[in-house]
Amino acid sequence: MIKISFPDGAQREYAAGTTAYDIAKSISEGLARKVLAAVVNGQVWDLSRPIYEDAQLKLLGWEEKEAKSTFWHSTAHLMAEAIESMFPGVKFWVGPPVDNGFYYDIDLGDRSINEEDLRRLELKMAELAKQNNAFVRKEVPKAEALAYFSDKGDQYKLDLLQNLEDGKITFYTQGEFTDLCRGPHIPHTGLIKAFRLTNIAGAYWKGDEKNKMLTRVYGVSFPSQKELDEYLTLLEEAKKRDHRKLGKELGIYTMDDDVGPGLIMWMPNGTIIIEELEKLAKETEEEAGYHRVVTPHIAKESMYLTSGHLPYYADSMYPPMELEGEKYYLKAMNCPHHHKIFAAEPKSYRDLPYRIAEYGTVYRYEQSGELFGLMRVRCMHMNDAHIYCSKEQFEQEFRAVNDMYLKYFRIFGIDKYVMRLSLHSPEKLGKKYVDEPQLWLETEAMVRQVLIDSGIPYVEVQDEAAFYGPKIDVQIYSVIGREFTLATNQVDFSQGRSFKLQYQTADNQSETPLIIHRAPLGTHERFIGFLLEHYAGKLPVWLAPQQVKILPISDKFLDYAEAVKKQLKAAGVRVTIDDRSEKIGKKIRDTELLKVPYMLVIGEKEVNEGKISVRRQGKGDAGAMPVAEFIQVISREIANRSSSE
RNA sequence: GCCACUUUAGCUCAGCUGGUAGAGCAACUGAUUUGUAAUCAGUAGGUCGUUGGUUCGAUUCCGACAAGUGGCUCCA
Repeated sequence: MIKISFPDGAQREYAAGTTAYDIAKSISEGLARKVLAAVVNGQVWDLSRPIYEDAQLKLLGWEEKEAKSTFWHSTAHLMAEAIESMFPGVKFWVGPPVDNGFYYDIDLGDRSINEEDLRRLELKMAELAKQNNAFVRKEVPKAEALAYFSDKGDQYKLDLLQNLEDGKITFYTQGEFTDLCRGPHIPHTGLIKAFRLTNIAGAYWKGDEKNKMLTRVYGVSFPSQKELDEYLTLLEEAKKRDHRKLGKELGIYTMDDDVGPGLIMWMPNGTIIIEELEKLAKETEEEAGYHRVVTPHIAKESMYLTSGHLPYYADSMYPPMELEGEKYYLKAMNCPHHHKIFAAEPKSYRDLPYRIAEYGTVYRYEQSGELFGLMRVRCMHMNDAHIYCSKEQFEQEFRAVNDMYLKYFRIFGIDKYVMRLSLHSPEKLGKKYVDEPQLWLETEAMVRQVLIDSGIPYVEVQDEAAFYGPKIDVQIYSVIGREFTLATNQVDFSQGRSFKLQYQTADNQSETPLIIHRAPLGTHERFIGFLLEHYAGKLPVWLAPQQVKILPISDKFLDYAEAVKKQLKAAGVRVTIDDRSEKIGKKIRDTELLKVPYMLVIGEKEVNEGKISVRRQGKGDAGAMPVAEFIQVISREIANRSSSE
């Protein structure tokens, strides 16, 4: 007999060799129907795998993350079975579960696969699922596994096998399909009731662009049709808040073939948002002791040789233009220009920390396949600043920058982000990273401490630092799930030296300053793209391109509407009148769709009482009030930069 | 840059197997003067992304290019 302990502390005895499924069944039939996998002594196991020792056991239902992964992994096998039956001779690489489903990488030879094939594959999968084929686990000696895949001529699985230890190799078979697989899997294919193959993509073998490109098929599956439908509805909803869709609907930005890919033209509405953000940044930076500067969009080759960006970064820069025998580059970063401003006048320790800020325009020749709406572009306006300071001032300055981030995030109600602390790898000192082992360790410890003190959750990643120092990136996700760095805060103990930046210390020594690169509001492009999705287009009043729309019931009331408009304009409110001869219902509908935060309805009653009827976007009629009172309300909301009313 | 797909009116989208295109909304004109998410009627609007080819004939089939979309790689 073996002793099984459950998460609630209960213990039961079972015969050795019993399975998690048997145990579930012994508790209740209902549980046995719902359970998908089990955690046995901390490892996720197949339900059908016999247990021979005393064990901690947790049964996993669909709600558990590991169960979902197992379920999706099994669906990947089901899909592979369908693919192999429809396209005999294809070779499989790996088919893991991901955050929202699964994929399988396949070498289709000289074939290709299209949307129609996906629909046919789904039918085939449905057919195979109905056979209720068990996922059968088999431990195989390495020699046998090698022989099996040599016979198949499957170089991919042979490659996988090379790194596997003899004695730990398992095959899983369901129906006609056998795969090298660590497992675990759900009991049988019949549990996969609903699925959708979502898209086809290319993926380099082992993620290396020098390797062959395999075909990756993505899909998602659920234990019932209802859950699949809910998931698809969720996707539809997400699409509605996609910044590319909202950007068009709300007249925020446009792009044009004649201008070029990744080059954003901000329309009047978008420009208002930009100006409000800059106003916020300028106020905040003024208060924090920054000086504003303005620098040109181009610079000579020599500067980028000094900075080390050339030739290393040349691929990401627009090619140079030649004038009078000199090469000029569009700037891909503002730091070198700022360093030159630092160097323009002799500095003393009394001048530090020296903080200079600019909404700098930079151009990056991003790979065409990487461009993405506002989020990844080739011309961007960066909320850039550089802080030059002594080693002693460094921590305080870094902290202040971090606090500035948090202040911004509070204003915008940004709470779904991941702070990522990017560290160096000691073995790459002198290659990928400047060779200053002691400085690295000190600054990394300092940066980590700042994060800990601020109480923000963060993740540490090795080998992701900039070549000149560690950094903190703020990672966010677009509605379609793509990850982006929204903001960045970087430590630099290298460029000061490259640019021979110096200041005189109190004891009259020349010292090189340390530098902080920071961009809490990232770039206008990415930040506004993010905000549109974050607010689903319903920008807070202070950011809304149009804050108030006056809706007269009929054009008899236009004079009064004009008078109200004049008062609001005088109070600095962005206001327009809908003077079309439409019914009020129509005017409201159109204004709602444009997501204008306030609508003021004016009819006979309002004119007589000297009032306006306020309607809040998305919330309906809010009652009548005198114009002066409304001006007070909205002015306060704007001044406070309130996220909601 | 790589793989796949897409590109028809300002927008959203129809258009069977090749015979030069249609709807709704928007726009414009007129009527209507309206009370909290779509008033009615009429008019105008397209070299079917660009460019080669096949064909008597191409929006439709094939190729190239461009842009976009989903991924991959990249994002100092």
